[in-house]
Amino acid sequence: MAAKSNALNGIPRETFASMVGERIRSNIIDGVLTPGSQLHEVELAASFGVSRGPVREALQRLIQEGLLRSEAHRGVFVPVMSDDDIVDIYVAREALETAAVRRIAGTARSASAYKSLDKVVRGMESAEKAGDWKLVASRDLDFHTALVAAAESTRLERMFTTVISETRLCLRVLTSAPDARDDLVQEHRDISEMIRADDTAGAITVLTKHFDDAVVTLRSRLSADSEGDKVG
Amino acid sequence: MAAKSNALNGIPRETFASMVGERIRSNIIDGVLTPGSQLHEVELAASFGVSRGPVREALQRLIQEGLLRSEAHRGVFVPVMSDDDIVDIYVAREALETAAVRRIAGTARSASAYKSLDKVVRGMESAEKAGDWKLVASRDLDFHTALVAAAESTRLERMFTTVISETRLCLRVLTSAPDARDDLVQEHRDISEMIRADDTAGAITVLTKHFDDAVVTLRSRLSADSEGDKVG
DNA sequence: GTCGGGTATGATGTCAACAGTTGGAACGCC
DNA sequence: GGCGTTCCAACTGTTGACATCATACCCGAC
Repeated sequence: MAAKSNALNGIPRETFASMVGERIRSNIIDGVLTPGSQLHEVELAASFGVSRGPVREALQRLIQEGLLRSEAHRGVFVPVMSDDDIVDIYVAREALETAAVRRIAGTARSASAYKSLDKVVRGMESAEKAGDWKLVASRDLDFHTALVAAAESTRLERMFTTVISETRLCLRVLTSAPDARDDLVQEHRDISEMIRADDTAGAITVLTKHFDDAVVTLRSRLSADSEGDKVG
Repeated sequence: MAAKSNALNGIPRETFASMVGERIRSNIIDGVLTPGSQLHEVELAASFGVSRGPVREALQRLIQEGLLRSEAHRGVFVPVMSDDDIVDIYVAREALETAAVRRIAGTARSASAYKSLDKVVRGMESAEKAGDWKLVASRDLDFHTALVAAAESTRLERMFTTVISETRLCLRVLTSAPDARDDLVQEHRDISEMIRADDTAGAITVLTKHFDDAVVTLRSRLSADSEGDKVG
């Protein structure tokens, strides 16, 4: 059939469901869909120019990823992250990432791991110099993604994909103010170098501290945010 | 209302999709669906007496859990676990469970954790005395499930649910021979007691060793199995 | 006898319509 | 005027049919 110009176009080399899912995920992470808001299947289907089938499938996937919450016969909603959720997300990340470090350091993987991590850290450093805090935050997540990827564990990576999405969801609620923590980039550099030196314990220590700081920052920011303005 | 005796019955308090999913999951774990076999949507739909929609949704969920593998326009299959998969599953479990221990030991959670763990261990011990190795294996998984549950982390638990299912899938391929490792129950007892004593490091050490042993056992069994008889 | 193309088949991917349930609003009763 | 009931509207859950794609088989040419 003739492809519509703007929306999901033409030949489904990738399936409609996956396209829609990716699109919705972006909308959630980018904050187009605010926490607490409901997603209507028919509405989404219409806006994407597809049927409810693929939309439903996409929603199902995102629900299982934790990016959406479903109430039976009610609808699906963008979850509102509580303080407990934030802590929990970072508990999960700590579990996954420290495991990744243990699997990398002292093995044949450490060399290539350092290579990819170093690249990301350099990106962070240049972004920091440019004062582009949004890019720094983005590279931050890239770093941790690269870290887990370097562990070369299918399941570690699969699990991490979901929690990093949730992390993005957390970060999105924050106003894009300049990051309070000026040692953030340095910490990533440290972790990277410790992995190069096969200093497993050191890397894990820094990583753990890194997460603890992040939780503290996030929580204070969140509470300040919820006092300042109310939900739309 | 009157419930139909055997099949998916009556009022959809739970949705058809979730029922079908649970049923299929059981069939996979219990070995009714052998690794490598294909699942046909229409076939399943007919056997459950529902349409393809719910079946599709259920399959989608199980695919994302890693209990099924999907090939585009080909079909969905029960995955055959390779050696690498087994190692990977235990890497993931180690990540999750050591994190759980870290979160339990030395906190207010340790008391109630010990309580539930002790109960499971007692069950293991009595099963061992009775020589019921199948029950021992089942209690084994219960122990680790209880361990993660005691950590009271939604995400840790969510991730663990999928990986423990995969573990069951691994164990299912093994013939139900008596377990070679006679110190298995004792190890669980040790872990339980160490958590009671808030000995985090000790518990993690034993846990890690426990996993390493399991991998070795599984791998040797698997290779012996694949040499012995071929796939049905 | 072997290789290549074309077709047939059976699967998934997608669609539009139907049924059941939930939440709320209007209405009537106490 | 407050409260319970009933009706309505909108949404999800489900269905059966249609479109598309990949594989496998068959037939003809070399």
